[in-house]
Amino acid sequence: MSSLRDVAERAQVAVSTVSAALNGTRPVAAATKRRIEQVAAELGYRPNLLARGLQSKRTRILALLFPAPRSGFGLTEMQFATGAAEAASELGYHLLLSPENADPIEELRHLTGLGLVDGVLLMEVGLDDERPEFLSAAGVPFSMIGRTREPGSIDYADIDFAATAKAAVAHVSGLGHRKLAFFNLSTDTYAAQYGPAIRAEAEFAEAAHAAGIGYVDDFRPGSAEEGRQAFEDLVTAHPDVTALAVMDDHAAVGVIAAVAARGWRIPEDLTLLLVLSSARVAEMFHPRLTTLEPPSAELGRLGARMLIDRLLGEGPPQQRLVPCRLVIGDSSAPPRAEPPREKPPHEEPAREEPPHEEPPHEEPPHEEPPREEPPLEEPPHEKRTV
Amino acid sequence: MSSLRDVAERAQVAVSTVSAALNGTRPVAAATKRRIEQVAAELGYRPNLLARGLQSKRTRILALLFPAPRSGFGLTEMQFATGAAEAASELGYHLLLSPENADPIEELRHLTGLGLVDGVLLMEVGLDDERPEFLSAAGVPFSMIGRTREPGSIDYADIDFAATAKAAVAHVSGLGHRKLAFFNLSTDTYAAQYGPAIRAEAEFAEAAHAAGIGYVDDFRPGSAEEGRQAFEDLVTAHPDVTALAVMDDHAAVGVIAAVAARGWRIPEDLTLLLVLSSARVAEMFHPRLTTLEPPSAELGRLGARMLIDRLLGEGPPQQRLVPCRLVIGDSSAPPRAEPPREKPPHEEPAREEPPHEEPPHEEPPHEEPPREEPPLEEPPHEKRTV
DNA sequence: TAGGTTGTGCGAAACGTTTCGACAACCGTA
DNA sequence: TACGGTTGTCGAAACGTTTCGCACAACCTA
Repeated sequence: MSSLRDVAERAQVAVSTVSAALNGTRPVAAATKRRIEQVAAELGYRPNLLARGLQSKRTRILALLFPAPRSGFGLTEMQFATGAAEAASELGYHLLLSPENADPIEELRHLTGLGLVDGVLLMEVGLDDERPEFLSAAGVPFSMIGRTREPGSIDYADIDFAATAKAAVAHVSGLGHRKLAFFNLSTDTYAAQYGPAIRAEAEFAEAAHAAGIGYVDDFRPGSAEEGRQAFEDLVTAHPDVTALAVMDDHAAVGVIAAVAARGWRIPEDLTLLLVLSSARVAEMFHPRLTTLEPPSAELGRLGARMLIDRLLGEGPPQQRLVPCRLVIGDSSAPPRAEPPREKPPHEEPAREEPPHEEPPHEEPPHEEPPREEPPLEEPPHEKRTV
Repeated sequence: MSSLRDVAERAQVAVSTVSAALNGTRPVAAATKRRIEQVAAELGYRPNLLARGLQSKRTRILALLFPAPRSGFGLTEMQFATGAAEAASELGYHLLLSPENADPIEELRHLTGLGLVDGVLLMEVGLDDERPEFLSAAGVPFSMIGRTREPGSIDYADIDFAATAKAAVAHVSGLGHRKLAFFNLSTDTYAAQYGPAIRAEAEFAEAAHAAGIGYVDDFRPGSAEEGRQAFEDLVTAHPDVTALAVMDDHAAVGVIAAVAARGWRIPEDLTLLLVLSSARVAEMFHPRLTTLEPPSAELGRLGARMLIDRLLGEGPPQQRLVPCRLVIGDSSAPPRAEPPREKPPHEEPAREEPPHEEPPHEEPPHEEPPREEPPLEEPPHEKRTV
């Protein structure tokens, strides 16, 4: 690889002049500058990032700390990384994917001690996360995807749970539903003070209250079986619920099975919303579920961007909230006029082979792309027009 | 941050001695060494990677080139990144996530010119990919996840399509099926010479032939609608097919809908296999599909590991093939004794609202974890025991 | 006792940048 | 003519490592 010196020799100038010419650090005579650029191009000169970083103390490398994939780790979480990498790349930065081991703080201490990264991007931030505090104390610039309970003046990008809940409630109440239930993420996740679990639950309650419709929560199924059970419990305790928002993919599978087991149909007997899951996943369901898709890549982009802003100069903290996108599928419909007849409860249908004669379970896949609603402050009470 | 010089001063030795003591580069008296280590620990000394890299020409940073998410970009592809990052981390390396823009070669030229990375990890390698050639010519160490048509002596880790196909065929023929159909990835993907699309199709044909069972392919549905159509075409042309392997998630959605539309059931009337999709996705289906899950994280790990091996020293090229893992779901069963009665074809059921009375579509979610089959050279003809 | 062999440590150079003070040449002005 | 100011360029130092030749002592061998 050719170096600054090579260029300097060939262009008959000093090394420092080449540096100045190429970086625009200080004025260089137009003719000289042109000559230098010419030679640099000929030689295919590329500045060595290590040497530059060693001298300037700035590497233009960001680290994204990503946790060891927990159970619910899906496409959505991974998209933080791709979004952040893209934004960084566009701004001339690089993104280091840094797996977090058992001791995040030690990991951080190590990573930042290397002098390799200019700043750190945190994801999957818990409400009481200790990493922000450490980084602040260590004087390492950072930003967060998600946020702690009291983010203070730290830069972050997070989901706008209030707007998301409002949009969801507006959607179902616009269809005519009068009572909504909410299935949160698993009990464990909730207990771990995972931000989205806590905030979504609070905001759905608030939004439902504000809209004046009935609301039930306190369900946290983390698996298909728990989802099925939760739905049974729900119907028993609140037979008047006609719309349900579910956070966990697998719980949704259980809900759908339980709905079918009662002889109910989606969306005729139940409007089902998948919250915080990617539309890609929602399309796997039959019928295709209405989704509140998290703006994962966008959050990644924002996180990277605000970190770079911070690196470049001072300024007020940037704190951005982005609502989920409402993607209307085939699981949304007005409620039935009369409450669905409940079939005589059969105890545990799990093991009995169902009768084989089954009428066509029609509804072939759709050809038109799903309608997408842009995030709105005041989402209209839309009707399905498809 | 404290530097080598700080340690040297405090320990009353020369800088070069500290370096030698800490790196073990050359012998240092035991007492001196202990003293130096002591001081280094006290000061919390961390070697500066930039300075080290500048001098030694080795940064211990790997770049993973990941393409702009194409349509079928899912969890599976993302796991290459997490696997690679983990393996790198364990071996003291770092992984740079490098998004590929429109011109991969230019991107590579830029990236490697920076002197920032020791080697490059390629993913989503096409059969006629031009990147390996460029990297070879440029003298940049690299390895591949996936492989070109003629990988020569390049390190790679890829799916063992032969073993995977064999396992799939053994599974269905072990259940008693006599004719298998194969739905590939979309026509576009196939036309783009995407390795998995080409290789899987070839190997399924080979495996079916070797096992002496009937086989049909030449279907490449890339969406739910295309999946539905492909299934209709299949049944029309080959009514004796009782088992179907599908590569594309969305196509599988269409197939399932089409099966239901005919009044057939899975697995009683059709055994359905999802190939190269994650078990996480397969669980979203109802019934839960039998899956051949690609060893994505493992491939990422291997790719990183062999690249690091290459960096460390010469040696024969490492070329590893890892079969998919057979995860048996609820979509596998022996074929019916008599071929399923075909219902009178109704033209386009898409728009007609199906009759509302529907018997329970039972089969609640399962509590026991799915059985997993380790990759086998000679998979036994297993029966479902669940 | 001289000469070689270890064992141990030192100092300087080098990696490729950026930064900064010095300086030569030239301008206009007093 | 002399002088302060401007413009363009240079050389050297610095960033924190690694590497390498060399010095010096202590020890062994002939």
